[in-house]
Amino acid sequence: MAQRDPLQLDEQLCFALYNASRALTRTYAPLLEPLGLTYPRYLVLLVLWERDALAVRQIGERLALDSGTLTPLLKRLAQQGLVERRRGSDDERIVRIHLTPDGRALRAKARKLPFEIACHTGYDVTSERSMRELVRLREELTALARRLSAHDADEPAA
Amino acid sequence: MAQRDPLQLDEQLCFALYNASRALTRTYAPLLEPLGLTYPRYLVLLVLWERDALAVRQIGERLALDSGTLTPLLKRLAQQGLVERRRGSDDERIVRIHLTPDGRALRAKARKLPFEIACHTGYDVTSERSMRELVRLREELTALARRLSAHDADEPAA
DNA sequence: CACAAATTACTTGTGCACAATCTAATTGGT
DNA sequence: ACCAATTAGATTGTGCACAAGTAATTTGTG
Repeated sequence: MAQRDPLQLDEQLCFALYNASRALTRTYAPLLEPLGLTYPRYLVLLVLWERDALAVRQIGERLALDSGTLTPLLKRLAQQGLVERRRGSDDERIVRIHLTPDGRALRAKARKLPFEIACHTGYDVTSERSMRELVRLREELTALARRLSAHDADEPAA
Repeated sequence: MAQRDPLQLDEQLCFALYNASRALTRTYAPLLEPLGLTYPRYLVLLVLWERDALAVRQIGERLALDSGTLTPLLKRLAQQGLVERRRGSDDERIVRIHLTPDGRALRAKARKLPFEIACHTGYDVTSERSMRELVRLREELTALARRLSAHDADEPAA
């Protein structure tokens, strides 16, 4: 029972989360490589495929990333010819990110990715029970992230 | 029902995981700062507090980090006076990482951390049900990471 | 209108992650 | 004993993350 030390690595949610997240990103890497994408760039495209011509700020809100991360990342996507960066004509501060035809076309190639990944994760796409488990885990993580962000935002004032 | 696109950001386990992991790391940062630690350095100390004088390789196995990440990180920990790096006398290739008295002493200051974090995550340390949920989530993530690593390790051969 | 405050993105600097490569030490087979 | 293969760790280079600070633009207020 000396094992129940809260400072034990295996007791910690943080490490389980950190480790699983990196493991999943590593799984994505070789599948994204043929598309010329890294995992964060893939996330940006997911956002833009849902809604095009977003401001840097809006992409950042969606992914919880600041401009310090996004600016260079978006420049690389632009250099790859997948997006275009255009200053807003109405508000000169805003840079809107537009998908190019190539960027839009890449979506077709990305379609099979979620299923390939599901396979790697060991979730069975044909099993309703397995899919419910996956959804449950996803929702639990989303809720956790929301609680953490809310708490962090409040704390400094309190 | 057009919402059920698998490429929808909110449908993806990967983003939920990636986002929650970064949110938790961000939560740790201000709590670790008074101890002079970053989150990855804290993880290394967790490992060493369990078992001292490990080789770089062993720490790497525990945290799923390679020497490219660990070597500079351990040098910084050494510069902070928290660990010492000693070449093995039997096998000159091995570098064993030893905690200094300062490094060992830091453990006392870290004791309250898991509880402060638990508070931020919204889990109630006094509720048995809440604690069971946390353990369940942790175990699910650990199992997921294991499945991903195993799958990735096999794939190239298959 | 003037002008302080807020907003948007960019820049700079640090510290991970990780692939790829390298060097040195050790091991195993012959 | 010899040498190819293996192993441990360090190095190099790229790409995130994120804090902190800057510059340009817009908004709000007297």
